[in-house]
Amino acid sequence: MEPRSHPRLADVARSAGVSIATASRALSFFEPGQVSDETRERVRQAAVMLGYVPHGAARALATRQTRTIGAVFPPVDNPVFASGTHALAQELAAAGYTLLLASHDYDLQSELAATRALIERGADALVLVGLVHLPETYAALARSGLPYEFTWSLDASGQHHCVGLSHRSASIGATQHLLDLGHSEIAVIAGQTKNNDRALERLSGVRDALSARGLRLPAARVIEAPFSIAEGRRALAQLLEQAPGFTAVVAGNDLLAIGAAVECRSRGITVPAEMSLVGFDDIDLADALDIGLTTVHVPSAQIGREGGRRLLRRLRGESVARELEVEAPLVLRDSTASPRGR
Amino acid sequence: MEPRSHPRLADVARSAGVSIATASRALSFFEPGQVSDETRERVRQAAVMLGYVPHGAARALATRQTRTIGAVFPPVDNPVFASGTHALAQELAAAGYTLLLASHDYDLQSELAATRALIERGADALVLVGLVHLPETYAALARSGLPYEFTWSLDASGQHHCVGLSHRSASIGATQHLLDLGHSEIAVIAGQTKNNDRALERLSGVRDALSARGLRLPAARVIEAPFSIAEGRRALAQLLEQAPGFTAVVAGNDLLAIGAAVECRSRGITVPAEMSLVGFDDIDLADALDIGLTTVHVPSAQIGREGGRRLLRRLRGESVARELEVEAPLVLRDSTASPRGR
DNA sequence: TTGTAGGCGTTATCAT
DNA sequence: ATGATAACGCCTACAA
Repeated sequence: MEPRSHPRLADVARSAGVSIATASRALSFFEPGQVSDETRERVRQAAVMLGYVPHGAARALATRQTRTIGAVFPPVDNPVFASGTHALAQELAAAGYTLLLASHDYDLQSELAATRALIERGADALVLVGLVHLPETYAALARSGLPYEFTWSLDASGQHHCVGLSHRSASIGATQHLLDLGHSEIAVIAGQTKNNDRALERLSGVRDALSARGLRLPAARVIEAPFSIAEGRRALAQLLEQAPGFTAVVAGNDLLAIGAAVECRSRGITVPAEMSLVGFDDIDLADALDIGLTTVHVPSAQIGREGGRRLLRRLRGESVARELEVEAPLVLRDSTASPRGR
Repeated sequence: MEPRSHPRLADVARSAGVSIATASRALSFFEPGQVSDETRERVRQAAVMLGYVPHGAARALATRQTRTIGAVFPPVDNPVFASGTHALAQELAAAGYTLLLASHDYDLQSELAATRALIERGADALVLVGLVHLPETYAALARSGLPYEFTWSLDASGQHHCVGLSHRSASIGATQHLLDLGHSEIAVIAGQTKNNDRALERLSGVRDALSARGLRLPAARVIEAPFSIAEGRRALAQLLEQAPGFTAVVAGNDLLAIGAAVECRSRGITVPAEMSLVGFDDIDLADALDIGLTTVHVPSAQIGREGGRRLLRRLRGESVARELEVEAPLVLRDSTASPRGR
């Protein structure tokens, strides 16, 4: 007695006593699709009656679009990408699009595989993070002919659409803040710079700011660590051991900075009196702890939202500026102060 | 000179001098697909030569599967769901599947819409969180005929496939820990229980544990708040104002507990000497702060991973136990102790 | 306004 | 082992 399989458009059409074409037009969400109100109503009724669910693949094959947007992200359990993902998904949903998500662990090869997978899956457009990708990834993107958007970073070459910020400039600003406070002995807990332009720019920003004032950054004063609180603790401990004497730390992101803060506390080093700390990202946590973290505010939700919005516009054929630079101001809280004795 | 559009299988076949059928078999990833090694190689060469990319929609239409799995999640910027999402995506990618992700803000109506969208998009299976859903959502799931999995919670009715834990039992355990330490005046900062069985169970677990020892939980000692550190601070402040005298707090999750801890510190209330705190989830942060948070360890990555793995197995036709209960032990750290004067 | 019919790119069945 | 060819379910000129 049960229907052999799911009802299809032909069933709806038959049940409503119209042709398949008319049924299609009546159900088409967009387009008034010239159909008399009465017919449309009849078709709709038949559709719900039968529990009709359009077959996405068939539709995609015919229209050559899936109403799906692919995102290839670094670990989405990083708070920054988590909020970007959420914002992106929300933005897309509001426009009737769905997110095809692939996340990798900062591995360019997996990123390429994921990118290809999303293209094959028929994503109408793609979002990637940063500008460091394999040549094959760039090639795949180009061959696909799909609109794509790079996020978080800006494209110095001006060739690609992107929404993000200059991590270097922001980092310079943060470092200058420390210099202005009177610090000259500065250490860096950088994120891993391999395959990560954000981390790399942030690190070189510190160098630039220092050398602009005639200061150098000794190798022993720099440690690269995976982005996590635990690693931040470890890194600070190691810095203290291998190159003590610094009065301030610039961290590659807030997790690392918070880890450093925790380590300071456990060692009885008071922040900011004895140690100033600057983070990056401004995750919720930065403002939630008792000692507010001075950090560069990176509007990750906005980046996700705008990335989606820009892509959606381009899909509609509207023109969009190639680059959108978001504001990333330094937020002064309680973790920075002049070094002791000044 | 440029090819009119993307090369398709027919182009590859022609270029390799074989029929479309043979080309298809040669490129088929699975299945030895009886093709002579030599032919296969020739076809493959032609494919890369032309930059052939299979058309997912066409394939999906023919095979009736998209190799895509849909997930409808609460805010993925919640650390718990972020790590679940990441683990799920990784698990799927390893099997050649891709994640179709929709996230909502604890809104059942959006959840329904998202669920329908994913079904229409052709997801081969679905993952949802918890068991509180609209009847229409359950109906859509059933009609779709797709395998689906509920996560984080367990299904008391035993009707649905699920992987998760009993939040009630875990909460009872956490509360008993406080009672065993000698606390009798306990307050609760619950997550919002509306449309959230996890939050609700956690709250009622506290009640159950208390009443098992003949204690009651006054309404003034309970506050519901959105899951965030800031809200945790606020909630503790409010509890202190409206119903002081408690010596311990059970929080609906770690963010709320950490917020409470921060508020304590800023008020000079020492933890755990003057106030014991118990969280839920065991996010990274719980173990990273100087005062380690005693909390229920919820293995969110494992839940995501197993959810995916179970679905994948079912898609392969293997049989899978209807329910998988994951371990959620109480992790004792530094935020709980006997109340003063005991 | 409605119907007819061709096409979208693959896979799968059935011969050969 | 390889080749025709019929689905797969929907959209969309084009015709009526």
